[in-house]
Amino acid sequence: MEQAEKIFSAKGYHNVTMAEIADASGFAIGSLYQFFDSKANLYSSMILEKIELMNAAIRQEVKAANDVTGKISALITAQLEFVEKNADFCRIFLRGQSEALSETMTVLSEKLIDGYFEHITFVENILKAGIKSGLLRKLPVNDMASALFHLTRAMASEWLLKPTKESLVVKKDFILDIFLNGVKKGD
Amino acid sequence: MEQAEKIFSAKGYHNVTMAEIADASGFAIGSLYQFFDSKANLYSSMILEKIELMNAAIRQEVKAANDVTGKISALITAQLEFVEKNADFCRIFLRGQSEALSETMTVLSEKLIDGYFEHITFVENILKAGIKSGLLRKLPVNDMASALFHLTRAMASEWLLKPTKESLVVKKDFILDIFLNGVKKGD
Amino acid sequence: MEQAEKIFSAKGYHNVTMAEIADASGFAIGSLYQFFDSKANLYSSMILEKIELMNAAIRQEVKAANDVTGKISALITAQLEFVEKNADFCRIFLRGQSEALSETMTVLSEKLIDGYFEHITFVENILKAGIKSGLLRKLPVNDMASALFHLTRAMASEWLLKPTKESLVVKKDFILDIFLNGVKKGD
Amino acid sequence: MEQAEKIFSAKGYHNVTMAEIADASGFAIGSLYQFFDSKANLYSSMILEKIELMNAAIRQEVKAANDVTGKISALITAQLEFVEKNADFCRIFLRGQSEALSETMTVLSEKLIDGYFEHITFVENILKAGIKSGLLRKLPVNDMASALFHLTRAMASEWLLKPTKESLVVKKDFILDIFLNGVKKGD
DNA sequence: GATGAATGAGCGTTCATTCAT
DNA sequence: GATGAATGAACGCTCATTCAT
Repeated sequence: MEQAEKIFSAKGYHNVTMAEIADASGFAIGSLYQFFDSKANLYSSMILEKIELMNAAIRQEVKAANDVTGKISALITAQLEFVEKNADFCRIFLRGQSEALSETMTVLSEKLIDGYFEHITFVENILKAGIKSGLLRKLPVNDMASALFHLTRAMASEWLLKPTKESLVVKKDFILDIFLNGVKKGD
Repeated sequence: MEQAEKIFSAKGYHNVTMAEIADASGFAIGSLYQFFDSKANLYSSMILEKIELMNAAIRQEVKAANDVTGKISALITAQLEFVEKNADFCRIFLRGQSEALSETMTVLSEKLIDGYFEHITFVENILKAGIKSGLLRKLPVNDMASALFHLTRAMASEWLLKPTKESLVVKKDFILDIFLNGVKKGD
Repeated sequence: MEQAEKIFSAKGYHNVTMAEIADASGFAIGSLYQFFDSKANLYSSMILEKIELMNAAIRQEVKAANDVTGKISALITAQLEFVEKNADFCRIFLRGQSEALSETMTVLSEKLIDGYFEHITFVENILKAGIKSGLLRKLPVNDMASALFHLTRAMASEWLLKPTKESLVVKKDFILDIFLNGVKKGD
Repeated sequence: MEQAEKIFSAKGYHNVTMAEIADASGFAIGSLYQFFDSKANLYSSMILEKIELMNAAIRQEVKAANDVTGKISALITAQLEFVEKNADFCRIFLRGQSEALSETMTVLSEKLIDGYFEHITFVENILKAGIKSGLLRKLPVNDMASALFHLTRAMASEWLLKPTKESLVVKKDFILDIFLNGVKKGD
């Protein structure tokens, strides 16, 4: 019942009441509690499910690519596409990923962080292959992975912040270019 | 009075009560309301003040540098230093920048976004000089600025998330390298 | 379906949910409402039925006795036996007889009180016969009946409160002795 | 603050809302929570305080009496007087002493039972003196104490149940008589 | 008839804010 | 000005009851 997503996205966890979610989703308050143990649990479930979707999409697109450059390109594209299609949801992460402290929320926090590290590891493996193949310099893969992820995130954030008609995915080439070649003018 | 910072950092806006802030700060609850209109206002003031400090530090360090590379380097260093010295505070932004929606909080959100764009503009100007001087490629400065900012942010986030003894500032060279040269090997 | 009895006995009216009763009894919630109008009605029915059983047992045992002393003795024994066999149920009355106020519960309260007075009247009649026969002093029969009932209740309460292996019925002689002879040492 | 007493007496713990207590007592809901941790705590405190008052009254009156008969008489009188003066409160115990299960309520239950045993011990000591002095028969003091207490309780219950203009204290002589002499006629 | 998912009124509790001292 | 006790609106959650299947 991820109408909740819209509301949470728009107002933030603490500014949304179960009554609002119930109204918006067409369910009764009590029904919400049949599906989820608590408000925190509803929120966590929604976040985690969405993240899982994103990861699945990314893995699939990356798998379809053949060489390292293609995989990196697919990685960026998949991430941008997800943000574009789930703009409201992603705005939650501009506002704040979690708001922790309850037992459930701590679990969410940890899962989010674990998921983040898992994703970084996934990126690292692509980059390692790139180093082995001679495409990439021998830099610390962890930092490289982090850089690539946040470079993509940078463009996504910018796009989420500024009301723009232009598709986010067009930024792919820029990200790829800057990641691979840096900004320095060739010698 | 910015004992509040510690508490907000540790627990998040909604999980902190005015009573806690009063206790920790040594003031009476009533007194807090003499300085700040509301809890939201207290929170906003604290955030904004801190951000202002960061901006001032950055501007000063950048001013001291002579050439474009030096200015970019100073920019990165200043940002990393601030995060290192204000780790708790910065963790707020991992958790969630604002939690919006009250009148006051909307104002904070807007100021934060304005501040962000202002900062990006500041970075753009450095980069423009870099292009003019022939150091940098002719890429869209807005995207470049955003990339640089988030690349730095990437290393900072990683450092905030992982418990590490190593100083954050040492990442400066990596950021500078990757930003200027990209990750691609040779020509 | 007086599995409900066990649960109510153990947890008290307000701390038991219809779902629990349904689970324990093997019926569906909906079915419970086919037999009983409401939770209060289910509770009342259970209590009243049990009380009726006790009264029937008492009347039967008393009837079987021939003389007044025998009848009083049978009265005490029957009451003690019921408590011993229905310890859990009787603990309800230690915890609280009813929890009144809903329409249905008021009815229960009244029936309980009526039943109590009826029982007292029943005892009174035995005692009246005792007075007539010259066995008992001419004291107000109502007070005497009340005294006898509560004396028995006293021993039962004590036994319910204290975990004891010893049978409750053995207290019969003591009750009879003290009721008939008092505690004062012979003249 | 023990306006709460009236309401709890009249309606039972679970049928009273904090809002009602707040209204009746003239305090705001929030204020109630400044004095008491929870509804259960408010209820417990009220009960315990009142019981303490009763015990104090009993002990004082008994102390003032010189011989055993006088002490027993004082005991009965004090108990009856308390019931008469606190009829509403005592009706709680007709309805049900506690309604257990929450942590706080379990504590109340235990304190109530402890208090009961303590009271019985107090009575036992008086009766022991009576045995030693030759006034009383050598019966188990625990049972005797229980009998005396519940005999008094019997008259009190009757009085609480039946709307009567007559003072409850007049029952003292009957209780004393029946307790000391039993109901059996002559030798 | 039997079922149990759906319902939503109602509760205990919190906490930002006020204001008498 | 400084204080913190008092306030009460607002929330998350429960559970008796209903009703479509």
